[in-house]
Amino acid sequence: MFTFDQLAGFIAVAEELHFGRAAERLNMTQPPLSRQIQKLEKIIGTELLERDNRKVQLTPAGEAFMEEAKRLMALANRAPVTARRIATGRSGHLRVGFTAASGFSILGPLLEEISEIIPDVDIDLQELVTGEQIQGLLTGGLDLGLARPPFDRDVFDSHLLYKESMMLAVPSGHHLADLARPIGDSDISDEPLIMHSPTKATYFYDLVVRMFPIQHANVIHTVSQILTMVSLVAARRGVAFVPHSATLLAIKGVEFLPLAGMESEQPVELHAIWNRKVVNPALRRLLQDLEFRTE
Amino acid sequence: MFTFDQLAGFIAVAEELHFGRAAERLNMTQPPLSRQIQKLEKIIGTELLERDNRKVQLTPAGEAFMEEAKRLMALANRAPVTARRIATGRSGHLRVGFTAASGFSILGPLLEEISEIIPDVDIDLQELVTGEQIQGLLTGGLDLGLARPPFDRDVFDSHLLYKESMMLAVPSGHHLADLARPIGDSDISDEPLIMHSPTKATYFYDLVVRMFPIQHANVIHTVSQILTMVSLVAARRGVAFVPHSATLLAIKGVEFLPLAGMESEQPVELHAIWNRKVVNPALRRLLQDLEFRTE
DNA sequence: TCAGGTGATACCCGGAAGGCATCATGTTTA
DNA sequence: TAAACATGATGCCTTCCGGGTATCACCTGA
Repeated sequence: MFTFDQLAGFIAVAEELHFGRAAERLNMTQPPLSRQIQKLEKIIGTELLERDNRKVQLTPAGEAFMEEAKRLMALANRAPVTARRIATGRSGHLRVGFTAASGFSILGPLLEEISEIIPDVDIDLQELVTGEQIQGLLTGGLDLGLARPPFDRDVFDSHLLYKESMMLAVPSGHHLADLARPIGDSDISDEPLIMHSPTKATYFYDLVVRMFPIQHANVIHTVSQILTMVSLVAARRGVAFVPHSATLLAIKGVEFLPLAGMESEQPVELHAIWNRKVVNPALRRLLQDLEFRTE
Repeated sequence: MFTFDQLAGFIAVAEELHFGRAAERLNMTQPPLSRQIQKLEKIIGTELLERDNRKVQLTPAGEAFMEEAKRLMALANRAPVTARRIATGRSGHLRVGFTAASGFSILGPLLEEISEIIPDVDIDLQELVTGEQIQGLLTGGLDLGLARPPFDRDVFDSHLLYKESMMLAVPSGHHLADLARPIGDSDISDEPLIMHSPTKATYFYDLVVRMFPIQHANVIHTVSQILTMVSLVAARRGVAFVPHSATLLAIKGVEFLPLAGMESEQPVELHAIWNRKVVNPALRRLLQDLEFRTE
């Protein structure tokens, strides 16, 4: 196999059509350059340059080889740059998981911020529930998650992105909408309830049962997605506890009412979480520039 | 700059994910391979492989560099082959000039033969009169010509491709067509003549005036292209001397009559000609395989 | 705790590549 | 026409790079 030095030598001579000047350009003397070319021709197995004592010119094979040589050099020069860009997180891939609810609010602005910090990184977005995100982060199928507690703090590092209050979603014209005050526990003791799934939406389920005295007899639907809840409310099936960001869903026939005791408290949390053993350089760079730290 | 050995080493390790096996594959021992990779990483400026004492795996930068490395190796392996193919005339370019008349007859079969001998060579065809072909062969703009004498035998080598007789082209239903014998000098002494241009079609002009006693008063058109002649004959403007191959032109309203004294003689010659200083390897190979020799 | 496996390091040696001096040859000039 | 010049090739020397052998350092699993 020939060497890059031989290629560079050949290119220089082919461009200068003069061994002396080519050698000067390469910061070397003429004799080793002559031998370099000879050796290259021997390796290739054919004459590349035709030279008499007066002038040098390319053979047809030399012209063809010239193109390949230039392409090789260009590729060889680019390869380390590409590798470094990826190693420093300036290029590459980032796989981000997000919960459906986070898509309403924080996802847009966050992506904008991300693409400012690492513009040449491809972002793969996947809507996944918190459990699936954790699984992905563990197996390496995901680099970053936008998820809700709980998660294993030994394995995952995280950053609190967002806190919000809960609201009560009611059908338009519902009698509770006429009250000029936040909704209290007693107001909903007789309302049909659309509740979160205790298995698939553990976070919201636990949050709601901790904060409100739920009459389980009133629960008429159990769903896992906020969007489904709001749709059911719009269909006048009942009322539902939803995070404040659900108000951003412009669903007709739904009103969102404040809940008593929620004025100051914002119990719904959304975290960015990632495996402490970060291997993706793009993520490393992102975390650094976003100044995410362990909480 | 890194070396091809380093690239090959990196590829082997990246594929085996094991220094020992990779070294074996490369017919070397493990220690120099380790150093090779270290040196490569230093040159690239980033880690390509993550290795502890138990396992080896690619970093994201390493994966990206792997692609580039493979492409480089593939290109490097192909380049000499390409160069050799061109040097031995198995690939490359061949620029062929031909006269319009030769296009009727010999060009098709000749191209077929050429593409059997040098199938991977691109053939550039240009219709040119003999003078232009000679110019092209001198300046290097043309590799091979299909032309008519005379040309400088010191500069050009040639091979007689084709000899043919002259015919008389007459309009359909012309009274000469009724003669059951070859046309003699006296038969055309009163016919309007479409003649070759003495400057642009010297060869035919000289040939015709040498063989027939032309009444210059009868010449009503002077043209340089055979096709034009035949078209004018079809338009009943007069009669014309054309090479036998013109009969291959299926032009309606024209008949071709034999000329007296032409039965055995075939004075119209077409030669393949080329510069004795052949530089194009594809041409060299072609001439060799066609067994063209100096006449 | 020890044996086995794996990558890194130390040291040595041969060959390849570069520099200098010079040659061979063809062209220009006096 | 001969001498000076230009240019690529060759001979010889030295340096340095890269590979081999032996060995180390470290982790893992029995």
